[in-house]
Amino acid sequence: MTWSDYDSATCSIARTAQILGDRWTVLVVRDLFNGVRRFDAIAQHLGIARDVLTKRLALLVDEQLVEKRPVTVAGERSRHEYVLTPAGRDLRVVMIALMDWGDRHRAGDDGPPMAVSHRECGQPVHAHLTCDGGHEIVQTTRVDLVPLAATRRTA
Amino acid sequence: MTWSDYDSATCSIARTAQILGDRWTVLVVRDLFNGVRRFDAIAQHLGIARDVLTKRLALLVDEQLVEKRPVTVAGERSRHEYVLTPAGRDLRVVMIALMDWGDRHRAGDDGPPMAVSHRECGQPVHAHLTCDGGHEIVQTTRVDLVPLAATRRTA
DNA sequence: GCATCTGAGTACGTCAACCAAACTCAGGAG
DNA sequence: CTCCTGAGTTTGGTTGACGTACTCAGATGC
Repeated sequence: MTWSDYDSATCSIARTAQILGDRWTVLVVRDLFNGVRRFDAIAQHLGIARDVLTKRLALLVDEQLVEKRPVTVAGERSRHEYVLTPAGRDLRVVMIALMDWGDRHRAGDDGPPMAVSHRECGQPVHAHLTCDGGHEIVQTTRVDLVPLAATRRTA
Repeated sequence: MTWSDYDSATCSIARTAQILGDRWTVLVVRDLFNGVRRFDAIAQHLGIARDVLTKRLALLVDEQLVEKRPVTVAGERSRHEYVLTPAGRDLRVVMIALMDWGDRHRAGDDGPPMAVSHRECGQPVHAHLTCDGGHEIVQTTRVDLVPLAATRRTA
């Protein structure tokens, strides 16, 4: 029984990609992480078409990565803002892994444009792999794929 | 100077999303990680339209994440296979971060469908964040965004 | 009271991307 | 000499993205 015998969709990578697998969605989530909360602010910053942003935000709300909540500032009319839910914030590892890869392989001559730093100690933050045995998993470390649930392909 | 003053595209997340920000591309890379190397095998496993797969593979080769190499097995006619380059293999952290998120938030009643385990000790492998000061960055840990290069938005 | 402004979308026409299925082409096999 | 298979390419229809214009509701100004 090889990997090919498994249904491609029955895979957590596929399920996550189903949601994030779109250039705009990733960027919307990134901006939400960075505190951009209002529709127009996101639209302007990303340069995304407004109807597409509407759809992407609706999808993220639907998938419970984002919460749309009304905001009423005194003296201003009520609006709403978009905030990451805990599940959305849990994508931080993914975001930083994407950023690390871009830093390593797509940084221009200027080097990485930004860094993320731990507020307490100021040191840069990176994503990496370890196993539960406490070993660091580097590029050359071999890993295996282990089937867990009944994920046989039905076809 | 806030995050919004930075050009959205001048960001390693945006640059990486430019390549991976597509449902199929992520799945193609996943299958390549899992040893599926031939065009038809990928096409069948993913259920992707063949012309789309052609384009995706061309893009990955173009971006130097994948190498297309001819293979000649004795007694068989020559074909080619697609293999990840070092840059492509460096996406392992991203893939496992995606998988971890799916496991935590999109696993069905059966639980996670698969696990990745360290070959040497058999323990499961996960992606996580640490800072260079050696601190573990968990969900509640606060981090800051630090601009590095000259990334002012020109507009 | 009426016109204006702004934030947050919706509507619309065009143009590219996706999809499935059919077609091509080359090298072995029978 | 024909069939089969791997690896695409072509084709035609449908969906989605893009940009622009329009809408609507509530505060603001006169």
